[in-house]
Amino acid sequence: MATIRDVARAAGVSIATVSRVFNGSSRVGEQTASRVWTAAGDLDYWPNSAARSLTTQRSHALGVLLPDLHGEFFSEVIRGIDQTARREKFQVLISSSHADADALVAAARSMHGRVDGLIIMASDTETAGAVDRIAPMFPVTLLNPCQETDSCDMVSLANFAGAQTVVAHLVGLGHHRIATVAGPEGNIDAEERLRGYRQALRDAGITHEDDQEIPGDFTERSGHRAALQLLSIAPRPTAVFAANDCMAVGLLSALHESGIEVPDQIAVAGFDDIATARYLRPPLTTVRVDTFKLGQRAVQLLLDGLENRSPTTGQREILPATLVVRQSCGSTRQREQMVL
Amino acid sequence: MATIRDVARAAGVSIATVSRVFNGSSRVGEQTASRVWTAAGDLDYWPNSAARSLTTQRSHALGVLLPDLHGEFFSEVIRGIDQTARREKFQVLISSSHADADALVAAARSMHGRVDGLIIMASDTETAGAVDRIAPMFPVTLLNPCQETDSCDMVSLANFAGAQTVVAHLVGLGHHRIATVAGPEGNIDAEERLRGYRQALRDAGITHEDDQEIPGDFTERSGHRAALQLLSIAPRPTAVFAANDCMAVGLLSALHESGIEVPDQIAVAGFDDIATARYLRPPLTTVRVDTFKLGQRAVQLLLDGLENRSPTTGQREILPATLVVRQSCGSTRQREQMVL
DNA sequence: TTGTAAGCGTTATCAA
DNA sequence: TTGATAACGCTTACAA
Repeated sequence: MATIRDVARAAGVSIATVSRVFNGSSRVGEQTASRVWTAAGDLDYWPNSAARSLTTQRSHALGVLLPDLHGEFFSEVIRGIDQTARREKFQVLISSSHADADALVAAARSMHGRVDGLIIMASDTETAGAVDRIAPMFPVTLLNPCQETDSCDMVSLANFAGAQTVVAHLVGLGHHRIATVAGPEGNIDAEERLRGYRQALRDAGITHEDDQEIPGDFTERSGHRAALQLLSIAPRPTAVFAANDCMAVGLLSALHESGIEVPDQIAVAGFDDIATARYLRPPLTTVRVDTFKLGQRAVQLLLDGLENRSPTTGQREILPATLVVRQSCGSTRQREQMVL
Repeated sequence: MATIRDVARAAGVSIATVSRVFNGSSRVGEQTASRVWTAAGDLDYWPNSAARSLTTQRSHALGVLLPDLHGEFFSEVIRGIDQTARREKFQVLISSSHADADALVAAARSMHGRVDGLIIMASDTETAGAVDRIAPMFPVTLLNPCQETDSCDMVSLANFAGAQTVVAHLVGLGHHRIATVAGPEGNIDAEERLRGYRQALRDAGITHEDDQEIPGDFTERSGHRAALQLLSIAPRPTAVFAANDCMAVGLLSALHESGIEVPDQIAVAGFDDIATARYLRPPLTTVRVDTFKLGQRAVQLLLDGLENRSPTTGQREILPATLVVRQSCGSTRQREQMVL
């Protein structure tokens, strides 16, 4: 590809002038500029980003470190990040599946010179310490962080409050024996949702039983498997809160296979409000969180910091979770008529 | 952050030596190397990628241009790309939602100096020409291309064959009146699947009726809406092929709302085999395509080209589609007992 | 085995 | 309004 030197030669100007034209400097003659533009057009020239980054010490790119890319959740986060970044003329470098803290730090380090800042989602508590090693090297914004830090801004979802709300909703419908299918251990979202579940029970004066907390890993499959365990609890719970919608999908499927009617014999609630939630049978009562916005806010917070247009750093932002009532939990009347 | 010069000074060596150590050159003394490592460790040094790219003319990064990031399909493609790239020590720069061909070319251009090659998915026929303008500037691998080009390798899914297979399956079950819910116009996947549908009908000697091709846009919502139109066709189709699983989800939901039993009154088939497909009610007969592998092969093809380890260029690879029979299309017996 | 120095393609600081 | 020229941080001949 042509370099700035080729263009300068073709246009009969110095490389400084070409640079000025491409950076929209006003201090350049009109005809000179147009000569440069045509020369550049003819040669199909475009500035080399690496060279530009080197001199300006700015890359106009941001890195995204994620634990995983599986499923709708990450997909939406990335979409929010990409769209917001592109609006701000920033490019996006992604990297996922870091085995441990060291790998995470290595991934961050390898982006040195390529990105102006980092958005990190380190949900697993194991990788928690990594952030403290990364933050000194880059401006960082944390997504759904599992620990408080002053070294960077963070934005998260109201996992605790959302879970609390939906379980309170179940309580409100008259349920007392409420089970949950939990997410993977060590995952902060999962843990917060479990905490919210427990809190809601406590608030209702219900003692929480260990056997009512069924393990899961956020997959449909684990939700499906959880049904067996759920049905073996005696006395059988009248409601179950799945820590995410995917598991609720598996759960609904397995309950149907077992001939259990939802919500007539058991109420089911989820979390996330994925696109298919409203089309399930029955349509799923769940908690809506704006995952797209999570990515969007992360970018905005990071760029605010970069451009020094933010008032302070160490901000903590929590995006709201709202209860979406559909039919999978039934009504109070249904609860009363429930065949136990 | 510390530079190579700082490390050199701290270790009492020249910058060339530091560079050699970091690049694993064998021509460096053992104790010298360890002095460099400790100095680098103390200063928390890591090479600046921009500078490195500039001198080596290689970035060890690849760009990914996608039309969209919405949904499981893209999410899986990216996962395949990311995972394969990381194994090959390449970084991934993503960029999506390009309005038109010019925007696509601009996005590619803006990656100059940042990436060694590009993976492009330009499903919309409108952006087709863009690839010919990009290919001269970068090594390119095309995903699901809508046009043949010799200028780059391409890998795609067997959309046509897959659709043909699943519709033939419906024919085999005894269906004659088979409708389809199509994907968005201009989308190559959608068009290929529609073509496969038509071919299967033709192969079976069934004249295809225009009103049996219901428009959709790959969303659950459009599938839900399509049900209305489907049920208004007279005589009513006994089977329907949704061009993707998301639309099948909406379709199943709407049919249930209308009191239509699946597969007793109408058979439903989808395409993609998304994670929830097997947990739907009834479990969805669909076509499985390996979207993860699509991304994976794209990276491998691109890197093969870059490292000159590929035999030829202009390769055309098509990943197979396999029929996954579940319960949403019923059996021949069910077909025979169908209440029409 | 190690060091010196010339680039890589830009931007930015001077002068003119 | 323009043009030389020195960085930017690194790799890599070439010398020692």
